[in-house]
Amino acid sequence: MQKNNLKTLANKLGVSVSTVSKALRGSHEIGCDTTKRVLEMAEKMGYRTNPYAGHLRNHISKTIAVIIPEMTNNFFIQAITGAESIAQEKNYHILVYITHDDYNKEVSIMKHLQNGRVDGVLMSLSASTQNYDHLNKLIELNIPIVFFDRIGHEIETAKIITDDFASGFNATEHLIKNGCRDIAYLSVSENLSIDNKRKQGYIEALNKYDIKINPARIIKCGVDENYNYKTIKRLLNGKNVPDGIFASIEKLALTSYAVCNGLKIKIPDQIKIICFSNLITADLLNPSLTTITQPAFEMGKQAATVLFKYLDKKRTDIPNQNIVIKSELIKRN
Amino acid sequence: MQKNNLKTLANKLGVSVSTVSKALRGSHEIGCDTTKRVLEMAEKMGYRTNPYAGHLRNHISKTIAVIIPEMTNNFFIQAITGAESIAQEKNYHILVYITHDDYNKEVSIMKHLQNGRVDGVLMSLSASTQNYDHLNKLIELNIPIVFFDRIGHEIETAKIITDDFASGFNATEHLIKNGCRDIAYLSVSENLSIDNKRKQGYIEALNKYDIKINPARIIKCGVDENYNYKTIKRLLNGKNVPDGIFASIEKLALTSYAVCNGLKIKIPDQIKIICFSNLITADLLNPSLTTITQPAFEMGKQAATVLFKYLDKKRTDIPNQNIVIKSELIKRN
DNA sequence: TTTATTTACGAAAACGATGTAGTTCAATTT
DNA sequence: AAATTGAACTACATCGTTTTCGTAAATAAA
Repeated sequence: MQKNNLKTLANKLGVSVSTVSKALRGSHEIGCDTTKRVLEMAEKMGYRTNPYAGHLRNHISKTIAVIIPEMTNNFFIQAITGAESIAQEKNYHILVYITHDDYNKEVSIMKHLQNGRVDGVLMSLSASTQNYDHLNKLIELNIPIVFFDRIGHEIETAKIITDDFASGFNATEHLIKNGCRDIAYLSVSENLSIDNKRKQGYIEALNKYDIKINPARIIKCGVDENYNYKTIKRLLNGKNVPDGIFASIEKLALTSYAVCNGLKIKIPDQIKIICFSNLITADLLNPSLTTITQPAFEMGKQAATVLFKYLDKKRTDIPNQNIVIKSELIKRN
Repeated sequence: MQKNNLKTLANKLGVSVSTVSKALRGSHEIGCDTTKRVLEMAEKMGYRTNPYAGHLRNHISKTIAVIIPEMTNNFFIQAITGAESIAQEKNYHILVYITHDDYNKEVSIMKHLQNGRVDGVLMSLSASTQNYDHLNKLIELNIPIVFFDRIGHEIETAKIITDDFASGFNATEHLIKNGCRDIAYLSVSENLSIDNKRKQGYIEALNKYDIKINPARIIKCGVDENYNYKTIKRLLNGKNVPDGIFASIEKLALTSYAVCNGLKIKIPDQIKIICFSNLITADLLNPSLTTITQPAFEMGKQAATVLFKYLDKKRTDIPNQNIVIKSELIKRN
C-alpha cells in the first residue's frame, strides 16, 4: 500500500520533501500557489503528519501526563476534566496514569516518563509516597511537574491547592456550632500535606472553642476499604461514641455512612458528619451530606494553565509557588 | 549537557551503538560480559530508551486511546479503570479523550489519531454521532477500534455490551411488580443503540403485562442538563403524573431525584425510580436507588483484553463479534 | 550593464533506536 | 595447511519530519 507521508506527497506534486513540509506549516519561504497545491493534495490524500517523527526531531511531544492516585474519587475526575478542557484547547494530548496510592507504582510510572514521552506532568501524590527522589529526578531531566491537591512541599515547582487549613477549621467549627463536642477526625495518610493541614484546622477549631483534643479521636484510616470499614465500625460501636465526624476525604465519609446504616445510627441526630468531597449526589444522600467542596475542575484547569504557560515559554524550571483556590462549605443536613 | 542516549552509552563503553542496543534487549548476539557491562552502565546513567525513536522505526506506539463521551458518569470511569488495569499489565500507555457527546469533537479526535499515534482505540460513541465515516476511516488505516457500551452496530469489529434489552425488560417488570402502571421512560438519545434496546425492553415488559404503551411517556432528554431538568419537571408537575420512572442513564435518574426533591414528591411513595447506573452512593441516596448496575469495570477490562489480543497477534482486522456481559438488578428502595 | 538583494525552492543532515548485512578473529573441521 | 564455521561485534540504512544551508533565478539598486 502507498504510504501516506511527505515523500509520497512530494512525488505526486513534483516538488521536494522540504517544500511540502514547509508549505504545510505555512512557511513564507514557499510561494502562494505552491502552498495551495500542497494543501489541496494533502487534504485529498488525507495526509496526517506522523507525530513521532516530529517529536524525535524537536523533542516536543505535545503530550502531558496526568497522574492521580485513584479514579473512584470525584475530585480527581473533575480535576482531570478541568485539565482536559485546557489541553484540548492547546491541542495537547493527555496520558492518564493511576498510582492506586502505591508508591512503587508511582516510581515505576515516573521511570516510564524519564525519556521525553511527555512534555510535562500534572500530578497528585500517592498516599504512600514519602520519598521524592523519583519526582526530583524528572524535574532534573527538564520535565516539569505541577502538583494539584496532594502536593510535595519539598519539591520546588508550582502547586495548586485549596485552603485546607481554613476549610478544616471551618468544617470543624460548623460541627461545633451545631452542637458537637466530641468530634472524630478521620485521617487518610500522614504523608499527605492536605491531611495534615486539615487536621491542623480541626485542632485549631477545637482549641478556639476550648474543647480538649483527644488523640484517640484522630483515627488513622488508609487505602484499604475493608480496614477503614472495620476501624470506623470500632469507633462507632462502643459506648463512648463521638457526636461528630470530620472525614478528610470523601471515601471515608461514605464508609461512615455505610457503617451508620449498618449500626442503625441516625444521622444527623446521633452523629453529624462533614467531609471534603465533590460528590454530585451529596445533596441526595440520606440525609444530605454537608461538604467542603473543593474547586476540583478549577484546580485541574489552573494546574494545566500554569504548566502550559511554562511549556509555551519553553521554560521547564517552574519557580516555587502556591496557588490557592478556596473551597466552599456547602451546608446540608 | 551530556545526552543520555545509546550513542553516549556506546562511547563510554567503547563499543558500537548497535552493540548497546542489542545488549539492552538481551540479544544472544552479544557476549555475556559485554551485556553485563552495558546493563550496568545503562543503570548507572539512568538510561531510558526514547519511545519516539522506536515508534518511528517500528510503527508501534505501545499506546492506546480511550475515547468516552463524558467523565461525570461512573460507568465510564469504572470502564477506564478496567481498561487501565489491563494496559498497565501489558505496559501500554493510555491516552484519554473526551467527546463531551459532541459529534464534531469526536471527528476531530479521530483525525488526530489517523497517524499512528496509537495502536488501537477503545471507545464509547458520542450521543450525537449518526455518521460512522470517521470511525471506518480509522479501521481502514489499520487502527482497530473496540467498542464498549455505546457501540456502532454498523461497524465491523468487536463490541462489548451488556444485556440492555433484557435489563430494560427486568427493570420495567420490577417497577410493574411493585405496583407501577404508568411508567415513563427517560431516553437520552435515539442515536444510541443502548438507549433503543433499553426502550425495547421497556416496551416489551409493558406488553407482557398488557399495559398500553403511551408514546407521551417516552421522554426525549438529551445532553443539556438544564433542558433535562425542565423536561422532567414538566413531566412531574402536571396533574397527570406517572407513578414510575425508568431512566436510561444515571444522570437522568439524579435529575429526577432533584426534581422530586424540588416538587416535594415522595420517592418511592408517590413515584418509583429505577435506572442504569454505577453510582457507588446509590445505596446511600434518599431513598436508596434501585439500579441496573452494569459490569463497567469488567466491560472495560474485556474491551482492552480483546484489543490487546489482536494487537499482540499484529492483526488489526478484528472480526465482528458481540461480547455480552450481564448487568445486575440491585433492588433497593 | 554590473552588482546586490530577494524569492522560492532543494539537498542533506539531524533526531535516536533498530535490524540487516557485513567483518574480524578464533576455533574447528577437512 | 586450507577451508569452514561460528561467536561477537560494527557499519549503515532506515523510519518521517524538520531545519539549516545553499543556490538558481528573478528583481532591484548602483
